[in-house]
Amino acid sequence: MELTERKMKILQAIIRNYLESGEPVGSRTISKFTDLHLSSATIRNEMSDLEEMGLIRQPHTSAGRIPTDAGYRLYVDNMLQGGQEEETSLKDVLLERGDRLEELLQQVVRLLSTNTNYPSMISAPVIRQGKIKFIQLSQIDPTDILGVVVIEGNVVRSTMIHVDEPLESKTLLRLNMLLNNALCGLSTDEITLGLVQEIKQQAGEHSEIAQHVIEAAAEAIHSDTKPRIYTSGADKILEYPELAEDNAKAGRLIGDFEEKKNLASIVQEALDSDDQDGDIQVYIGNEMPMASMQNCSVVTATYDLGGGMKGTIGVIGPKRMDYDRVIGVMKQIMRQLDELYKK
Amino acid sequence: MELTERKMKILQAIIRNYLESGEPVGSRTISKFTDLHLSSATIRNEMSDLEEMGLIRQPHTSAGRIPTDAGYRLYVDNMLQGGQEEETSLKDVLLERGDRLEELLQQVVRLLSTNTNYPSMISAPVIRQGKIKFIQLSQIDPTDILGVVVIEGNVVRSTMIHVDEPLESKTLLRLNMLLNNALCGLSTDEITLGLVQEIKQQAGEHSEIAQHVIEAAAEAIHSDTKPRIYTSGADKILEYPELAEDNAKAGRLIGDFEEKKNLASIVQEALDSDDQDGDIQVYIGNEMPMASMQNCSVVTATYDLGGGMKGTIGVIGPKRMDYDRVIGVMKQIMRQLDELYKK
DNA sequence: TGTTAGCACTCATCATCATCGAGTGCTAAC
DNA sequence: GTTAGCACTCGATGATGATGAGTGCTAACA
Repeated sequence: MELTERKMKILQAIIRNYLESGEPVGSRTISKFTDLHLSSATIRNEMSDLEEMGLIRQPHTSAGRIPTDAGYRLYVDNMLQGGQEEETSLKDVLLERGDRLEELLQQVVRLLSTNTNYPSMISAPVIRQGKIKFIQLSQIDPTDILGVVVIEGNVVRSTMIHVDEPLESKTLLRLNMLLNNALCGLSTDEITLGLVQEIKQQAGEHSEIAQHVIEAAAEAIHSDTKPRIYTSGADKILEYPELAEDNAKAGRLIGDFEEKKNLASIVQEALDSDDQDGDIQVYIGNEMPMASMQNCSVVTATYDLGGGMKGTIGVIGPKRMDYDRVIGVMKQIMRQLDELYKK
Repeated sequence: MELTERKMKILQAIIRNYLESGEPVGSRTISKFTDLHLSSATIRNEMSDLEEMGLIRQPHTSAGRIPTDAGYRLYVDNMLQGGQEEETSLKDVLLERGDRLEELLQQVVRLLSTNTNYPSMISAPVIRQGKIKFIQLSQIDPTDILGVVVIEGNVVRSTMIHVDEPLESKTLLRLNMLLNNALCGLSTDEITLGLVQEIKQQAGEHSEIAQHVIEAAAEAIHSDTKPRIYTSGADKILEYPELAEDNAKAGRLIGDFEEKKNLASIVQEALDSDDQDGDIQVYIGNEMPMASMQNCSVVTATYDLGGGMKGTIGVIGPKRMDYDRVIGVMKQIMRQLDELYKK
C-alpha cells in the first residue's frame, strides 16, 4: 500500500495530537482539527489503512489510535520541522560558573533538563588516545611521596605513595628521570607487562614506587576512557504517566539514572554512530537495547570541544516526547557550548 | 496521666506491629500477640489513654491505631534494643575497590542502601582546618605550567596555568621557593589580601602565575569545606507507599537526592549535634526542617577517619522505618570503616 | 477497682451492576 | 471517492450493598 500525501498528513495529525494529550486520538478529532476537511468516516478508512501499514495501532477495540514505534520513526525522520531554537539562558548560567569543568557540566545538564522538562544527562569529554606527557615524584613528608601524572589534554592524576623511610633527593631525581624516559609518549595499551618488569628492575629497591606510579598513570588514562556522566531531572520521570505507571519500572529507571548505569552505553552508542558533529540522534523504544528504557525515547547529540575532546548530551523521555522542542533546545545548547569553547 | 509499664508494652507492641505491616493495628491483634494476656477490651481502654497522651492516633474512626511522631520518638529513645549488628560484606566490597576515595565512598553508600533497603547518603570527609603543605610548579609544555598544591590530609589539587612563553627553569625554581616559603603552613583564612599582594610583588613579572596558584590553593581548601555527597538507592523511595503516594512529593525527594540539595544540611546538622563519635542520631518527621522530608525519618552517624577527617553517613526512609535494623547496619559499617582506616 | 463479654455503630474496602460515551467497522446512498 | 447512519464494543464512571475490622460504651464479674 502506498503512503499518500493525505495519509502522511493524517498520521502527522495523529502523532501531534497524541504527543500533546497522551490519549488515543479518534477519527472525529482529526476531522475537526486538520485543514483536510474530511469527514470522520473518511478518516476512519485512512486510519484503517495506516494501521494495516503498522504505523498506528489501537490499544483496544473501540479506542482511538496511537502511533507505533515505526510511526514515531517516520515522524521523526520526515515530518519534524527541525525545531525552532529555544532561547536558553546558558550565558546567564555561565556567568556565575565556577571555573571547574565539573560544575560547568552540572549546570549545562541542569539547564537541559529544566528547558526540556525531561531527565537529561551529559558525559564529560573523553580524550581518545591519552598519551602520557609528564610524570613527577615529590617528597611531601618523610614517609609520603606524591606522584603526579599528566596525560594529553592536560588531564592530571595524582597518587600518594607511602614509604617506610625518606628517599634521598638524588634517588628521587633518578626515579623521576627513569619514569619519564620510559613512559612519556606512551598510551595505556603500549604499557606492556614486559615494560613494567623492565622499569621495576631498573628502579631496583624502589620498584614498588615505580609500580604505584605506573598504576596511577594507567588509571589516569583509563578512567577517562570510561567517561564521567552527570545527570539532572531524574524526578521528572514521575511526571510522565507512561514511565511512572509501573512503580518497578520507574524505580529501575531512576536507579539507572542515579548510578549512571546504562547511561554509559548510550554515550558510547552516540559517539560511535555519530557520523557528523552536531548531528542529533533519536532512538525510539527498543532501538535502545537497555531493558529499563524499553518504552522510552532517547535523544542524543555529540559535542566537540576541539582537540578530540568529545562528549555526549542526552535527553530521555517517554516515546510521546516533544521531539521538536527537545531538538531545538539541544541545538541551542550545542551552539552555545561551541561558542563558549572557542575562547 | 502516667505511662505505666503496661502502657509502654502496649505502645511498643503497636509500633513493632505497625513497622512491619504498615497497617493501623487494632486492639485484637495486640491482645493476641503479646504475652500480656489481656482481652481486646482492656487493650482498647489502654489505647484510648495512649491516644489521649498523644502517642498514637487513629487515621479515621473505626480504624486501628498508628504511632504519632511523639510515639516514634519515645520508641526510638527508650525501647530500641540497639540493633543486633548485621553481617555486612564490606570486606568483600573493599577487596575489589579501586584505590580512590571516591569509589570507596560510592561503594560504602551502595552497601548501606542495599543492606537497609532505604535511600542512603554519605559525605566525603571534611578537613577541618586544611593547611597548605606543599606547592609545586612544573613546566609541562612550552606554554603550560602545572601547579600542584597539597594540603593537610594529603588532599591534592592541581591547576593548569597558560603562559605566553616558556619560563626558564631558574625562574620556575625561584617561584617555587617563593610560594612554598610564603604559603606553607597557612590555612585559607590566613591568606589575606595583603599577603597576596606581597607575593605578587615579589613574583614580579610572573605575578599572574602566583595569583593562579594561590587561587587553586584557596579553592583546594575551600572545596573540601563544602563536602561532596554520594547517594545510592533513590529508587527505593518508590518502594514505600507513604513516600510515593503523592507523585509530587516523591519527585521532590528524588530531586533533592539527585541534586544533593538539602542533604548538605543534614550532614551539617549531624556533624554539629554529634557529641560523641559513633553516636547515632535519629530525626523523626519535622524534626528535620526540610520540606521534602516532612514525613520521613533520617538516621545519621558520624565517622572519623582520624586527623580530624569527619564525615556523615545517613539513611532516609519513611517514619515507619526498621530502626533496629538500620542502626545495626550502620554500627557495623562504622566499625568496618574504622578498622579499615586504622591501616 | 480492674477486667471482660457483649453489642451497637462507624467506615474503608471490595465486588457487582448499570450507565455513558467515545470510538469503531460496515453498509448504503450520494 | 466521500459521507451519513447505525449497530456494536469496551473502558470509564458512579451508585449500591455486603463485608469485616475496629471502636466506644455499658453492664456484669472477680
